[in-house]
Amino acid sequence: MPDIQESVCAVIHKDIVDEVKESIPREDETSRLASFFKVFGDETRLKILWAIDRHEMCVCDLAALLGMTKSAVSHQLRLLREENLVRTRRDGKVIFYQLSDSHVTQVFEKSVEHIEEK
Amino acid sequence: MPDIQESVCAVIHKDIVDEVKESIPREDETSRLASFFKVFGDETRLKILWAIDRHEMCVCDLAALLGMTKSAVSHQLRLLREENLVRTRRDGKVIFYQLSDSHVTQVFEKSVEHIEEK
DNA sequence: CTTTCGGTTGAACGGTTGTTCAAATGATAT
DNA sequence: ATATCATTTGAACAACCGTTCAACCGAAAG
Repeated sequence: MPDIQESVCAVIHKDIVDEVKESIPREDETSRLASFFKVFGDETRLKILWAIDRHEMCVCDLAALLGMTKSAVSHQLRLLREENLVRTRRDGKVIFYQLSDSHVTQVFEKSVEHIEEK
Repeated sequence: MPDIQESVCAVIHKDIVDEVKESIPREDETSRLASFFKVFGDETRLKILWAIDRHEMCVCDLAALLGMTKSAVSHQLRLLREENLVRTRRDGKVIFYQLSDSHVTQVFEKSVEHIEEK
């Protein structure tokens, strides 16, 4: 008989699965949460967030700080904007970026704690 | 004259760049932080973490819960293991997965706060 | 109005990532 | 010892991601 690998597999502990299924968040909530974290999962964006947490900065200065092109920085800033993590302020020709709220810093702190602990 | 786009661009506010450059974390720290967040930036892994936060679970049950193959789940669990987010316990033939510490939950909470606030 | 220039955008490219499929482990139960 | 079966693994493939390049946009300065 051929060894058929079932695609969804047999449940071993039905009681546990049922119990957990009750409390799992709705699809759109896990989806939004995943997009939120996805933004942090890149070194460039992490550095940008860290930098503008210290001081509001423009694209040119961020590019100089990180040793990247303005274009690359701008592409990343767009993602941060879409995720509502940053807000902007114009002064003459220059646009300054800053964090939109303090949750970002708090999420950072908890994560650093976890990593330090190892 | 041809319009040459310089690759690193002119600094506009040298004082700010220098100040921020002082406090930016070391390369390896941002790197570890990014890998940590990268793990959360996927809906499947997020659901797995959420599930085993409620109750320790085996691969088969997780696969059934999420409607995925055991293989797919196992691949993701490997990433969670590498990031020290989960630990295992064997009972007979079955291996139960559970969260390795409570920081994970705390990071979740802060993020949900940010998202709810919108 | 025209020029300047910081910032944005879109296409294109390598590289990475998540899932599937098939095969292999390896601890347990017989 | 052998068979069973939960779990792991590796290769392959499509989808996605980050950077570069070139062109464009638009507010402000002249």
